[in-house]
Amino acid sequence: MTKAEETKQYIIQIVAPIFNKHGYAATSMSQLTAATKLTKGAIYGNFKNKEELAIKAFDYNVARLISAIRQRTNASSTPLERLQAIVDFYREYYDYSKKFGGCPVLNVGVDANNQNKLLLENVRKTIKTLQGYIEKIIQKGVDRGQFKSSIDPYGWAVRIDTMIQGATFMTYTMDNDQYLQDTMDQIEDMIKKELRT
Amino acid sequence: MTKAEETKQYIIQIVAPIFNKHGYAATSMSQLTAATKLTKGAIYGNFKNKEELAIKAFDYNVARLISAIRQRTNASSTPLERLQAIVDFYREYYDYSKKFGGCPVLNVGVDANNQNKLLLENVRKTIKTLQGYIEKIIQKGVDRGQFKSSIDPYGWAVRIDTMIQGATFMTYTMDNDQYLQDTMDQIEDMIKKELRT
DNA sequence: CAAATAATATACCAATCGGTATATTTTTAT
DNA sequence: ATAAAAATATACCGATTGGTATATTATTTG
Repeated sequence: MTKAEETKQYIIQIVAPIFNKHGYAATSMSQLTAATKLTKGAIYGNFKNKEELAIKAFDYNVARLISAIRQRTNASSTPLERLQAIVDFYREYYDYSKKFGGCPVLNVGVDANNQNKLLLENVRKTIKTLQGYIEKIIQKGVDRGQFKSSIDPYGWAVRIDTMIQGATFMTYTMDNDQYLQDTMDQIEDMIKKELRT
Repeated sequence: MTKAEETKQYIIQIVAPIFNKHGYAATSMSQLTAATKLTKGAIYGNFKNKEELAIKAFDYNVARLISAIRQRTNASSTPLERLQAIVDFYREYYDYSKKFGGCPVLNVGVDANNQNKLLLENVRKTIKTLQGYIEKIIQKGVDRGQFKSSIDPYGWAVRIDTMIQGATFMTYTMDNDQYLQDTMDQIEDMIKKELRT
C-alpha cells in the first residue's frame, strides 16, 4: 500500500462515523480536517469532493457491517443456526453500531432521500444485499427440509429486514435497547411457530 | 386571528414540508424566504430563530398526522374496527405522507439524533403519544372481551408501531409501497391469529 | 545522495450561512 | 382621516461554507 493509499484509508476511517452521525449536509469539511488533523489540501488531494468522501465513508461502514454479519453466520452450519446468528447479532446491534456513529443503512437511507441520489443508490444496493443474504439462508433451510416448504423465502427476508430497521430506528430515537430486544423476541417466535418444520 | 398570527401560520404551513424533506441542517433560510415569498425580516419578526421555526414546523406536521389518525379511528366504534382503521390508514400512508415531505417521525427522528435535542425530544413525545393511543384501543378491546385477556396491550402497541416505522423507512428508501402493504398484511394476520378472541 | 515526483500545507476565493439594525410599509385604534 | 403601533423589507454583519492554486515538504526513484 502506497503512502497516499494509507492516507486515504486513514481519512475514510476517521471520517466515516462523523458522516454517519451527522448526515451529509450537516458534516462540514472543517469538522473533517479537525478530526483527521489534516488540511484541506491533503483531503482534496485524495478525494475529488465532499460527495465522493461521503460515499466512500458509507461504503466503508457498510463493508464492516456486512463483514460482521457474514462472520457470525459463517460460524454456524445449519440454516436455522445461521438465521439465529443474525438475530443474535442484532441483539447487540445498538452497542455495536454506536461505534460507527449509528446504523448506516437507517441514517443514510433517511438522510440521502431527497438529498443525494448517489448515496441513496448505495443504500438501496446495501438493503438488497442484506435481504438477499437472508433470503439465501432461508431458501437453504427450505431445501434442506429445516424450514417449511410452503413459505416464501423472499417474503420472509423482507419481513425480517423491515422489522430490524423499525427496531433500530426506535431504539436509536428513544435511546432504548428494549425495542431491538422485543423485535428479536418476536422474530424468534415467528421462526419457531411459522418457519420451522 | 391577528395579521401576525395569520403570517405565522402561513409561514409554518409552507415551511413544514421543506424542513421535513431536507432535514434541519440542510434547510437554509434562503430556501424558506424563496418558498414563502417573504423576506428574512418577516420571518425573523415572527420566529426567534431557525430552530424555533423547525420545531413549530415539526409540531404542525405531527398535529396533522395525529388528527388524521384520530379522525379515522373515531369513525369506527369497536376496538377491533379502530385498530383496523389504523392499519388501513398506514396502507395509504406513502401517498398521504408525501404531501408533508415524508414521515415526520421517521425523518426528524433520524435527523435530530446527535443534532438537535429539542427536536428529538418532540419526536419522542410524538412516538409516546402514538403508542399510547394504540395501547388504549387495545386495552379497550381486552376490557370488552374482543381481544384476548392474556395479551399485553403496551407490548402490542410497541410492536405495531415499531413495524410501522420499519415499513415506512423501507417504503421511502426503496421507493416501493409494497413494504407498507406487506407489513400491514402481517399486522392484520397477527391481529386475527393472536389478538382476537 | 540527488533529482524527480508525489503528497501535504498554506493562503486564498466567491458564495452562502444564520442573524440583526434600521428603514419603510401596512395595519390597527382613535 | 390620522397618529400610533405593528409588521415587513432592505441592507448589511461576521463567520463559515466547499473548493482551489500554489508553495512547501516528504517520498520515491535513479
